Amino acid sequence: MPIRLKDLAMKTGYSISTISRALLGYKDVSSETRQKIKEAAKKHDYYPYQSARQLRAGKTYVVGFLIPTYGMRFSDPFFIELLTGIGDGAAAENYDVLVGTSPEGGSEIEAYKRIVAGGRVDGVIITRTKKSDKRVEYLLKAHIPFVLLGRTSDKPDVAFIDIDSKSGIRLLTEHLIKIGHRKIGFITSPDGLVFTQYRNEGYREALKNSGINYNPAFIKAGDLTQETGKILGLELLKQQNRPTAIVAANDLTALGIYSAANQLGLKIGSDISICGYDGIALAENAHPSLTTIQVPIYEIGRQLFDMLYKIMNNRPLKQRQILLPPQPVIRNSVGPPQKKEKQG
Amino acid sequence: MPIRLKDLAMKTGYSISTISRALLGYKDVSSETRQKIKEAAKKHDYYPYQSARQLRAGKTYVVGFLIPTYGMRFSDPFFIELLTGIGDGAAAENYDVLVGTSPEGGSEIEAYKRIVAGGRVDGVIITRTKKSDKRVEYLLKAHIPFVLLGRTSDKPDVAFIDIDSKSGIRLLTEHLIKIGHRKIGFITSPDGLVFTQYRNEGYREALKNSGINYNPAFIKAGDLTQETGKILGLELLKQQNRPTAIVAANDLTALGIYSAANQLGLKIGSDISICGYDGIALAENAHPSLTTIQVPIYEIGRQLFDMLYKIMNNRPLKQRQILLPPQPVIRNSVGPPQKKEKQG
DNA sequence: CTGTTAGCGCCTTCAG
DNA sequence: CTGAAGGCGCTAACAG
Repeated sequence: MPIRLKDLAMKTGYSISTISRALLGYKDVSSETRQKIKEAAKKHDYYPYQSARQLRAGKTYVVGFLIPTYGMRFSDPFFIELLTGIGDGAAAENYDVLVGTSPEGGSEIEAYKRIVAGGRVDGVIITRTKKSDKRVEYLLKAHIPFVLLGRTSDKPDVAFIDIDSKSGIRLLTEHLIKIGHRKIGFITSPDGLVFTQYRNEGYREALKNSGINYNPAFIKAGDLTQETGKILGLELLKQQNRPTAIVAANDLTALGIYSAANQLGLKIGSDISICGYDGIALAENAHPSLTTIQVPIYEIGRQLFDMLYKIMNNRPLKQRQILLPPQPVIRNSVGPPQKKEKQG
Repeated sequence: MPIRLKDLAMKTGYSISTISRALLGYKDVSSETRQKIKEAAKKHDYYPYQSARQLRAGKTYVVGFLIPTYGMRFSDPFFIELLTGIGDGAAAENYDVLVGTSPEGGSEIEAYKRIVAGGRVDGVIITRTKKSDKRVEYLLKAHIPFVLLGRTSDKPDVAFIDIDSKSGIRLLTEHLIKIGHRKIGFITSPDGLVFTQYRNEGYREALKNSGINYNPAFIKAGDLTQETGKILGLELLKQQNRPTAIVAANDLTALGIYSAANQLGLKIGSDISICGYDGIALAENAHPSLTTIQVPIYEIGRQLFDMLYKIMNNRPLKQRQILLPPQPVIRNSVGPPQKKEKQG
């Protein structure tokens, strides 16, 4: 049985409220008693009972984070890194993180309602924003603080952090063009996601700026998983007139393309160039190491919590909307196209 | 502002307690009123306020799960899959999952105390058990329900699920021996972890049964990360008399060895055979696909929650200790040793 | 400087 | 069948 204020009162002889104030560091309790009380608390491993504190304060000191799972075998390491950042940020302020798994689609909002209307959290962190995001609408209506990883189109004022992924994909694509590629494939992300639009634009812009025609046969829409990256990579690379380079919407997809290329006996970095996006640890350690946009995932996690913390506690926020510049990391997965390939 | 019982009372004209009982399905309220009340509740999106419910019930309906992070760039997809399983299991019973990030070592117990003694959770799920696990000791002392993923040596009665990884590693090693390997390296996991001991034993047993000498130069202790797998893989493979096969303590390490092998120009599956352990999605999609022990991670997550749920609610538990048989999956990352290699 | 008191929202006796 | 009342543990306003 954990110790409660009542128990400390018994043991020290002080009243419950004196104990409470002493532990909270109020100045209207003599330093001597405070000392004694704090010692007793430490000795008996006292930790305030959260449910009571929450009820009293009308706050939970918990933030919610729903993992956007696609089916059971969801395993994008991106989210563990992000979660670690969020968790460490939260721990630093004595907050906890409530993690939910929300099946994409129908019951997703229901999961948010349960968490939010049930008063389980003081704020929410949302990822993989959609163009007009039902979750954002709901959270605005519920007047609960939230921050987004990624923008959302129709609500101009919401707090977010995002990477300028339009520029990111454009930079990668431009790099490929610069080193000689003309036939550049693109495996993009699901249609509803906001960043899909940006990444698509970045790709098209790079082509356009270089006067390369947009070839629909070189574009596939994936679901950000490695498995799909492999399947679509095979589709792209088995074409007669196949691309000499492929840009993927995330690293996991890119690693899927690795498998496809390997399976077809194409040497990555020379026969076929491949770029990803995210900069997960696997990207660096892949062979060859993956060219990608290095997203500081852990730091973004911390910063997301930090913004949310300030919003929840009405602290001033320097910037409500942060758009980070993309950081391309050129590694060995890209190289000039093979001479024997016909360009066009 | 979310709706509370008081609000429903105002709107329907019934008293708070009648509303409460109606929503909880008590039979001592007329079906007509119950109907009306339930409709009103649904219409206004009523969800009981957790803090109050928790305080009243002395329960939180929350389970805790601390991710064992090693430094910031922790990103083993194993844990996302596990977390998804736990989360889905919890959601099915209307429980939530509190995820903490615990820096391994000093403050780890402190993190548990905060969660447990602070009454933030009703139960805890522990992974990566250690030989004599301080966390287990604490949780036993605190009388809070918990389940382990992995065994622990000194407490015979605790509830756990584990894979028989001794047999698992033995089977993989035996397979390698069967197809002709004699020089088999092993990159194991950190010393303190319980499963390290089992996996080491499995490796040694396989060698011993085949009369192969244990060669310390073929053994390295890693930390289960890909990065270390690469580093240690290079160490193993750069030796004059290098192994023709390497068994890794987990898939991530094995993928690190992939990088090492690729870097050295060794063809995986012929020049060098590699085995992992866990069966993460990346293993299947790697190139070549990774031979491993397929651990049903998601299902184990669900089952862990299920066991914990039953313990927390004093339901009968069929089995308190579950030791699953290992399921080897032989894929293309292993093959017979090259003839030109000298065996010995 | 310290103790008494009230109340957060919910559930559950107990009265009626 | 329904309403009133108490109390979970904590904090903060108010007395003394």
